[in-house]
Amino acid sequence: MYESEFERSVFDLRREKIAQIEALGQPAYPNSFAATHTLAAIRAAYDAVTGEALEQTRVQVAVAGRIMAIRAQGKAGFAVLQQNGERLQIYVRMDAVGEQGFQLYKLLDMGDHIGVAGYLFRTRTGELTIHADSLTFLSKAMLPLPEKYHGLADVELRYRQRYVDLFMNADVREVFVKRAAVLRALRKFFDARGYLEVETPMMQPIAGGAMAKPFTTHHNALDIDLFLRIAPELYLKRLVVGGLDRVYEINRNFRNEGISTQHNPEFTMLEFYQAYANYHDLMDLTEELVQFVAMEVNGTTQTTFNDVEIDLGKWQRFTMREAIIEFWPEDKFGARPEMSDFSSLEAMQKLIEEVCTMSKQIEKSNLPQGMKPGDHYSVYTRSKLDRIFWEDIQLRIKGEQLGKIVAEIFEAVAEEHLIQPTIIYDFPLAVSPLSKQKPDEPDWVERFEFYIGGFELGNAFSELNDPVEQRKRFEQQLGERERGDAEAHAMDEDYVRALSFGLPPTGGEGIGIDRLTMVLTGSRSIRDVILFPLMRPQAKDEDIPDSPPST
RNA sequence: GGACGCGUAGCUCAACUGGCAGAGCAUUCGACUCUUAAUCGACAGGUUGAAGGUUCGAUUCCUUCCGCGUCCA
Repeated sequence: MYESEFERSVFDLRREKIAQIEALGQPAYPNSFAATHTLAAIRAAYDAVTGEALEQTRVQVAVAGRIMAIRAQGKAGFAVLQQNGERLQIYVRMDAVGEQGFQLYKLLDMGDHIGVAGYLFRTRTGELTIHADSLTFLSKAMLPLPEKYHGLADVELRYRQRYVDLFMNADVREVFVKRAAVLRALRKFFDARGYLEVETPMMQPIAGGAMAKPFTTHHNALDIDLFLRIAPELYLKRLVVGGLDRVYEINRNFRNEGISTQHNPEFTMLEFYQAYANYHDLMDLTEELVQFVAMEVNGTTQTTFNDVEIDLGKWQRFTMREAIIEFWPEDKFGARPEMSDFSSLEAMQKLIEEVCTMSKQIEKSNLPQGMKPGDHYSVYTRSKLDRIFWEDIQLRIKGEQLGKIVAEIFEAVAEEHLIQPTIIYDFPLAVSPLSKQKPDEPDWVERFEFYIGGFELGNAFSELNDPVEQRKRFEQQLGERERGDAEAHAMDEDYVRALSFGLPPTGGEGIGIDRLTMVLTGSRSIRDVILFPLMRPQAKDEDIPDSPPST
């Protein structure tokens, strides 16, 4: 448990202090404290009250809190209490709390919890303060707190010891208060529109509803392997078959993938389904939803992310093909593609060949004299990455479905530019095994994703409800799986059976709650909006032993 | 998984081009009855992430490993 000999010796010293506190007649770990006010209530009621007014009324209060600063001055002293993110100063004088009370004050450390009874006044500098009549010891901090001015800054320590991070850093606390507000706002939004909140299995015999690798676990009594869900989608649509026309679920998904600023292996997803709606209805609903949540949480649709001002009230929409054309960098890749280039493998191949030729040239011309090995942000490295991407595409295009290639090109060309709220719609059929085809373009489906801050926040589509077509799609996915795509969708016979009882035309959508919270709180990393992000366990070098019990 | 960067006292950070490992906060002791990053005085606190190598000498240079971060996959 201890990080060092130093910590162990502090711990031992504080045990001695506890013994001394008990000798003063105070229990070391009392069961409760009867406070009359929270610190927040005092601040709200008296922040605006003058010192003269306080002197006349002599408001008596009893509060509890953690000591975040303590300044002794001979036979008097101050301390700053913190409770639920609010702070209030106390003033302790020996002539007010008595000799025993002051003995206790001198045994207090930063981080200790105490109760204080006294009356409110203002100091010479005007700070609202409790003039203590009595102190009650509540609990001791046995380990030293981080540096009081800079707080806990080391990100690794902050994630590993979130309990310290939370009481040391007020803005961290604020993020998680807002996260709770996001969840509240979402429930308010859907409840008001007649959606039923449901919970579906997190442990599933078939991990479906998304293209991702699952975690595996085992149920002993049934002796079966189960998967932690990668999405609730197929269960929620079963519910719509069952007549729950509007459902939503907010819960954890698990994907066995790498970790990044935008990926945590477990993350919170909102999914909702609405009978008789299609993806156009959901586009409108999405814009409304994001604006509503922003107003509920921040009171404004403006937010700052990565130093960029984002207005969550202003949306743009492109089809995937339009977005590729719109964000195509002519200086790097040559002439923009045309709509017709996306409709045949031959046209696509020709386009890619041209880009390959051009990116090879650019890479050569950028090979600069000043290039250093560590300079991986250089123009050269950038163009090298482009070249590798396009050559890989060129190699694979013959054996690949055109739609998959288009989706990859979209991600490479457009995604990073989608900072302001943007809906990208009409996806290739090849990457959308659960979406309904566009009536006039059967290679494309009625699906959209929305992007804010340069990454994907949500994914929605008109749900495929034809069981025959769905079985065909699953079988195609099995083919992909056999060709080595571990993320291809699995066959789910029972889901096909459910569709066979009739799923009404339905629109469904999933929104990443962690990412939405990132945008609303300006957090650059998903780990900053998850209380306990997954960390590699630390290999413990030899433990520092406890001290032998004192006799 | 790859590239790059970081790792020094409990915390926040220094230490030139390889030359005696330091400061502030916290801790311990002492002074101080309106301080607020309180102040003043004294003490203590280190296997410089780990192991190996180069060198008269390594926090610094090299190799491997561990952890974290950023970007990429």
